[in-house]
This record gives sequence, structure tokens and C-alpha cells, in this order.
Amino acid sequence: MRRRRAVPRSARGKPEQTRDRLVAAAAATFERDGYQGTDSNRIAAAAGYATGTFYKHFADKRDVLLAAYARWLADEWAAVEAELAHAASKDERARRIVELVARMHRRGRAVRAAVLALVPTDATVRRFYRARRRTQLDALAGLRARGKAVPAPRERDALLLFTLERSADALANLEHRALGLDRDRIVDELAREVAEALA
Amino acid sequence: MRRRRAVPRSARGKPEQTRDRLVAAAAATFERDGYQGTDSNRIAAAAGYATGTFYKHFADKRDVLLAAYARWLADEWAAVEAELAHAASKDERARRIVELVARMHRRGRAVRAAVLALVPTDATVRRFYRARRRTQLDALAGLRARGKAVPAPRERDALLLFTLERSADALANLEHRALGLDRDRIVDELAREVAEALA
Amino acid sequence: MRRRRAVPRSARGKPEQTRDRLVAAAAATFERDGYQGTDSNRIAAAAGYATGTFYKHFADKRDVLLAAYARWLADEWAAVEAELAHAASKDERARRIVELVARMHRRGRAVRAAVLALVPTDATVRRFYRARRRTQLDALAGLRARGKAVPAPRERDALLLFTLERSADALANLEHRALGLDRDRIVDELAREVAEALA
Amino acid sequence: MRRRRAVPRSARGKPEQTRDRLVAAAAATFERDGYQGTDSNRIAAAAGYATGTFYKHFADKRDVLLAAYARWLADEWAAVEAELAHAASKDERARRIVELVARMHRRGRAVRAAVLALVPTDATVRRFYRARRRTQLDALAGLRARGKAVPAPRERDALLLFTLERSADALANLEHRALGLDRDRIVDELAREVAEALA
DNA sequence: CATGAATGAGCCTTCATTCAT
DNA sequence: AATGAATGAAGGCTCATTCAT
Repeated sequence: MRRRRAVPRSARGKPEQTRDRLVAAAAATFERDGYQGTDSNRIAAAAGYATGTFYKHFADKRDVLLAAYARWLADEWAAVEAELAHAASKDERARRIVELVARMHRRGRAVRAAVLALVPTDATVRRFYRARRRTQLDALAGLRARGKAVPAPRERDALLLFTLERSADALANLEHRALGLDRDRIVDELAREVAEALA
Repeated sequence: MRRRRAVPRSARGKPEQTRDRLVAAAAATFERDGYQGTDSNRIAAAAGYATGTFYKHFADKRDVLLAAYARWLADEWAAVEAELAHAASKDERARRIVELVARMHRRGRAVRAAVLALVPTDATVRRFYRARRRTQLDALAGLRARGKAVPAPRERDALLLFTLERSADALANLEHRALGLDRDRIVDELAREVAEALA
Repeated sequence: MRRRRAVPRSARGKPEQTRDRLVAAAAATFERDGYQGTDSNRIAAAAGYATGTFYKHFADKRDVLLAAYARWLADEWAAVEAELAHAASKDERARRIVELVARMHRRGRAVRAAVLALVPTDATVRRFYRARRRTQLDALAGLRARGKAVPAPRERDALLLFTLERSADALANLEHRALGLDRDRIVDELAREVAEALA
Repeated sequence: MRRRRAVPRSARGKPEQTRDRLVAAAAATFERDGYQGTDSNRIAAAAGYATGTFYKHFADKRDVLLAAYARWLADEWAAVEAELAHAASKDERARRIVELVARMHRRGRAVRAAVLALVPTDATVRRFYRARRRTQLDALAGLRARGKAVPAPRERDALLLFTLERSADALANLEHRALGLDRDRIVDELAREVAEALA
């Protein structure tokens, strides 16, 4: 493996940075080889650390997976927030958010896929996943409130999240190409639904 | 453990039946222990066969997974077809289809989850998955045509499938409970969209 | 595998022929894939028979190996005998015998290699191998007698056999090419020693 | 069984030593049980290590086999060199070398047999084997030069190697006993040929 | 905090062999 | 005699994890 050792030992800095580097390396490795397709030794090596270092920072492999997922979620929401800060028409804004979400899903599809795969059988992952989902739903409600939109039932928000999420996954996996679907049209439809929520 | 008493040789019938039993056992085992949580030996034993028999019928574990998924999809569509044959109001019918899909997703959630997890990193699974998706989309178009509904762009059908699918997965994983959502309301919303497609 | 089914079931004839076909198929398969690289099922299929048929004719895989080896030895000696029947100068005859042995070793190198590999650890193979060796030595003594050659000690004959055999194996494996040796020269040297024995 | 008490971690030393121990254990195990008769787990245990340790040092079983063979060859040549350093008559020296080679072949016959068995069908082993053979031939040429002997064609050296090697294998397998041959006489004949080469 | 050699349970797979037909 | 589905012991190998340094 491309044992990096990019970071000179003296300049490594805080343990917090070590952890960050490991999470980043894990995410990158998962995306390339899949969650089941990699091992913790490889992740450590990819981050420029020794095997054991990994376990100083994470209880196990699942643990980094969740960390990578949490970080990905945080990045996504940060990007959405940033997008919302821009002045733009509602429709323009909705479209840009859809594109942004699609981009993020493409970047994190393997991590997402691995997490989703563990939900049905792994109680810890399930708990984690549900907690995050709740946060998302709250955030969406907050957005609606801020936008002075008609308050919608949480159920509708949930469905919007589901739709957006699954569609973005499909786009990330390039399903539309295989199905002969027009990407723009899909994005348009999604943007329409998002715009409604932001209304 | 769940080593079923071996099926007596005389009662075994055709090799086709052996394969079927293996697929059924695999599906059941995956649902109980997860795809990563079992192995081919256990599947064979659960079906009442010896280790080696498994490999006479499947190239590897992934291969049964795909077989189990294909069978699950076929079952789902058969059930939908059966449902459509019943006389009922459009709304009633839509609601029953949503409930049916939710039920099927609950039954096959681990298999589905495993397949989806492999799509981003496993080319074979991806090919398989896409081919099935195409079939689904064709079936949906056929349904629309039969129902004399306004012909909709394939993109909209795809989005409906995505929404229905992801929502059914969420229901299967009981996310609504964790999120304090009203299951009936979710089903209602989904039924509304399905009814539109059948219109 | 290229399941042959060349032989129509009705025309298969005597069990003796079945056995012969299996031995021939085994030899061919061993040469292509190695003794450890094949299994009895494949051999049976290559001969156009079902798995079980193999075990009606041979106790186990080692058993066919020995049969194939015995047949190869018999072929070799038959060829040598045929060669000796031709009128030719002693030197010419010696050279032709060397070439013949080299050819035979090339044809049967994998079978030979497998037998030799089993000699140190498998008592049955060892017994078999030694018995054949004794026969060879007797045959060589008979040759010498026939040729009115000076009777040589059996030890010298054994060394001649060893040399010829090992050299033919090397030629069969094309070692001379890898070593930049002149094949003709090797054959010449060997022929010289054979001629001496036939003197 | 022969699971040696694990070497205490402090006494283990460098990884290089681990590798050496594994090679030694592999050689011993191959000689006792045959190459096909053992597995990597047993080798690791015999060396006092866990299963996984084996695969940290070797790609697979074939890999240790080659390492064991290389080590055996090195030992043999070291012994020959040592022998040549002694003052002795040419004949005496030749005889001692033959005895030494016979002894070495007896010690390493299973490893040798396994390597030779793989040569016809395994390209990696073949390459390895040929490279070693070239080295041997070079060494022999060097010996001849040192001994002020008449420079002989490489082909003759090769034949000497073949003869010596195959005869030593036969002695190692005690073929002479089974054939009623006089061991001393065989050794004499071989020594005569070796002496010629050292002349 | 970091190292990295070592661990060992256990999965995946093969294949020689059996036996009811 | 021939069939071929089924058997199951056992081998090869991985990889998450530990721990002495």
C-alpha cells in the first residue's frame, strides 16, 4: 500500500489531528475499496500511521465508519447552510441545493452505503443513524421556520429527505445513465420539491 | 444449531429444488444475521445441505445474495400484480400497494441493504442492480399504460420508485418510531403519489 | 470444463476401454494442469464419463496416476524396442534412442514429476516406483546381453538410467534454453554414454 | 501436537529471525509430512508462531517452499566449499563431496521433490528453479577454473550436475537397497566423474 | 502518543469420495 | 456398468485486534 508518511513525525501535532487524518484516510479508503474491502491496518498506513495508532483513536472499524459518516453529514449541512446564505431566487437556490446534495452524495456514497447496510443488523449503527436523522429533521424544520414557509407536518419533511437522499444516491451511482434518464430533468423535479419546502 | 435435519435423498427432488431451498435459506439467514454475519456453510446447513452443495449451485456468497434479491423482487412484483387484479377504488388500491411494498421491504430489508451496500464498489452487483431497475421502470411504464393514466416521463417514475423504495426501507427499519412520525400519515402521503401514477 | 461426451453411450464397449479412456484423459489432464491441479471429477468429465465412473475403475486419484505412469513407461520401452529393431549404426541408434527418450519425457513430464514427488512420502508409490525401476534395470541388462556388450555392473546401468532420465527431464522442461546450453551437444554426450552401454 | 511453546516475545528478536524460524520449521515439516501433507497453519505452529504470522512473511505455501529450497541449496554449496578448503587428495576430496551431496539430498529430499514436481506446471517455480540452476552452473565453472582443470563445455557440467543430483536423490530414497545395488560402488562411480571435473 | 510484529478465530472454498438411482 | 447430486473434512488465507516496546 502507498504508505504515505507524508507527515514528518515531529510535525504531527495534536492527537486531534491524528484522529482527523485517520478519519480522512478512512473515508478515502472506503470510497475506493469499500468498507468491507479495506482493513484498519490499511487505513492507518494510508494516514501515515502505524497499525496500533488506529486503535488508540477508534474502538474498532465500525467506529471510524461512523466518524466518517458524521463528518460527511456535517460537511453536507455546512455546505447547505453556506448555499442558503447566498442571495438567489428561491428556484435557483433550490436547484443549487439539489446539485450540492448530489455532489456530496457522490463523494460519500461508499460510506453512506456501508452505514445503511449496517442499519438493519447492527443496533449501534442503527441508534447512531436515527439520532442523526432526527437532527436532520430538526434542521429542516428550522429551515422551514426561517423561510417563513407554511409549517408542514414532519412526515412530509421526512419524505422529502427520503426522496432527496435516495435520488442523490442514484445519481451518485450514475443509475440515470444506465436507465437512459435525463439528469437535468431529475434535478428539476427534485428542485421543485425542495423549493416547495423552502416556500 | 439450526442445522435442519438433512432432507432425505429420496425426498429431495430435482437439483432445481435444491437451489431454491438454498436461496430461501440464504434469504432467511441474511435477514436474521446479516449478509456479513453469515457464511456459506451456515446457509447450506440451514437449507439442510452440506457445505459443498452450496458451491455446486452458486459461485460464492455474493451470487446467492443476488439470487435472493432477484427472487425478492419477483415476489414483490407478483404481489403488486395480484393486488392490482382486485377490484377497488383507485385510492384504496394505492394504499394497499404502499402497505404491500412496506411489508415486502420489511421482509427483505437485510438482503436489500446488502445489495445496496455493494453497488458503489462491486461492478457485478452494480450491473445486476441496474438491469433490475430497468425492468422495474419498464413494468411501471406498462402499469401506467394499462391504467390509461397520462403518460409520464420516465424520470418521474424513477423518482416515484426512489421515494417509495427509500420510504419503505425507512418503515422497515422502524425509523418512523424513532423519529416520532405517524406511520399512517407517511403511508397516506405515499399512497397519494402512487394514486397519481395510477391515475 | 470441456465435457466431451465424445463416445456415444451405446458404443462405449468393454469396461477395459472405459478404464483406458480414463487413464488417457488423466494423463492428458495431469500434463496440462498438473497432478495437484486437477481433480477426479474433471478427469472423468474429460474422458466423457460421470464422476462416479472414475471410482468404479480406480481406488483413488493416486491410483490413476500410477496407471498413467505405468502406461507411459510401457510406451517408452515399446518405443525403445521398436527403435532397436531398426538396422542402424550403433552411434546412430544411440542418438535416436536418446532423442526418443527425450521426446517421451517431454510428453510425460508432469506425470513423472508427480510420481517422483510422491516417492519420498508415499510408501505405496515408492513400492510401485521401485518395482518399475527394477524392471527397467533388468531390461537394460537384457539389452546389454543381447548386444553382446561387455557385461557391466548393475550399478553402472543404474547410473546410466539416472543420467539419461534426469537429462531427459531437463530437456523436457527446456532447462537447456534457460541455461544457454546447446541441445545437440547434450544429446551427443548422452548418446555417447548410451552407445557405450550398447557396445 | 508439535505446537512448540511459543517463543516469548522478548526473546524473539528481529523479524528476520521469525522468518528464519518459519523457513526452518517449514523445511522440517515438509520433510516429515511432505509438501502436500502439511499446511501453513501447521508450519507456523511448528515454528512457535500463530497462523497469521506465516502470511506476514510469505505470500503462500509455495513461497516458503522456495525459501526452504534456496536455503537448502545455499547450505549445500557452503558445505561443498568448506570441503574443498580441506587439504586432501583429489580422489579423496571427490569422494567426500559425493558423500556430502548424498547426505544433503537425504536431508532435503522432500523439499527437492516438491520443487521438482512443480517445475513442469508452475511458471513461478520454474523461473526460480532455472535461476538457481544457472547459479549452480556458474559456481561449477568457477570451481573448475580454480582447480586449473581443463575448461569443459558447460553442457558437460550440466550433465554432471544432473547425474550427481539424480543419483543423490536415488540414494536419498534408498533406491539402491531396493535394487540390490552396492552403495559404495555407486559412490565410487560418481566420485570418479567428480574427480574428472576437478582435475 | 506511537509503533508494528504478532495473534488466532473463522470465513471461503476445494475436492476426493460416496451412494441412491 | 454408469450416473451425478451430494458430502464434509480440511486447507488456504484474511483481518480486526492486542501488547510489549
